[in-house]
Amino acid sequence: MDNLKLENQLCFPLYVVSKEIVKKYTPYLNEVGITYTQYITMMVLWDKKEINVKDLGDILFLDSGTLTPLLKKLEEKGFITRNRSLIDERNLLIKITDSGLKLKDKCKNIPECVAKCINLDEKDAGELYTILYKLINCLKED
Amino acid sequence: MDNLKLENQLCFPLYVVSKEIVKKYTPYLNEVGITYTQYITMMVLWDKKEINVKDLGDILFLDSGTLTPLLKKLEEKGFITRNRSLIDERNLLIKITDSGLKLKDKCKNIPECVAKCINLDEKDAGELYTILYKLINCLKED
DNA sequence: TATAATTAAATTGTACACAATCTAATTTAG
DNA sequence: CTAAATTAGATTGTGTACAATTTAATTATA
Repeated sequence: MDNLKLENQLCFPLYVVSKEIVKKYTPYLNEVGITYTQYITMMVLWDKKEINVKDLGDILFLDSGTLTPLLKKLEEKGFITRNRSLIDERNLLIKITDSGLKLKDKCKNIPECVAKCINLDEKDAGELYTILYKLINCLKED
Repeated sequence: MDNLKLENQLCFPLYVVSKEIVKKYTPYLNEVGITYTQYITMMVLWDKKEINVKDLGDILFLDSGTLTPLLKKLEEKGFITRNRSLIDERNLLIKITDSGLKLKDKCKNIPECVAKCINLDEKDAGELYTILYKLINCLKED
């Protein structure tokens, strides 16, 4: 068995499916004026309201090189504010604005819309979810 | 159930696992002087020896905006040649060179090295593979 | 307590990734 | 046959993604 054949890789279909599903979000996210990465960032903020860049990066698996410009864009759009912590000025505190909170309502149908054009039964979706989080947890260790 | 919570998404863990596993390849690929996208491109060429940009893009799920600069880099490194087809000059024929063929041997241990640091049992790997290709086939339809 | 080590973001540079547009070659249809 | 439509790549512009480095603030230690 040739382990350098594309069909024998596990990473390649992961890479493809990840990209293609993100692409399915694009038309819906365009309507509300954000990108996929900005969308998952807003998800954290819809949940937590306030967080610093480091903790946000730990949750999203992104570093400051990605987050700094992205957060500046979300600030420009008025969805968040960026301010140094008074307790520890190394920390940049990201806070959701009213406009950012309202954005959640505009996004409420997106997961359903994307799910519709994906055609994955309950069982497979559950298995996929379980395996992916198993992997994430083992990748987090090192 | 809040369908706009990060933990309730299927796309997010896909996106994370895809990125993190690609990152596992990086140190090994650095040793042979290519990137992950260049690596999967070479996989197609190790298999097919010659292909045009369109067909390559169909296999890799990448468009000419990504492939054109990437193929120029692989050409600079001496792993491929790029020449217009004489039959139909719209087609750019990508051919693997001797150096490109030799690269395969240098890469032969990479899949094993990456697999080692991933810790996924046979059963889960099989299930994951099956579900991902099920998804790819349904995504290809539209 | 001054200095070293650590930490959090920002910055720099390289490489995708893709939508949209453009150009040139080939096909198709009237 | 010839103009219109299609096709293949290239280009442009925006937005990640990340390694490596830098800067500034804080903490630890000799």
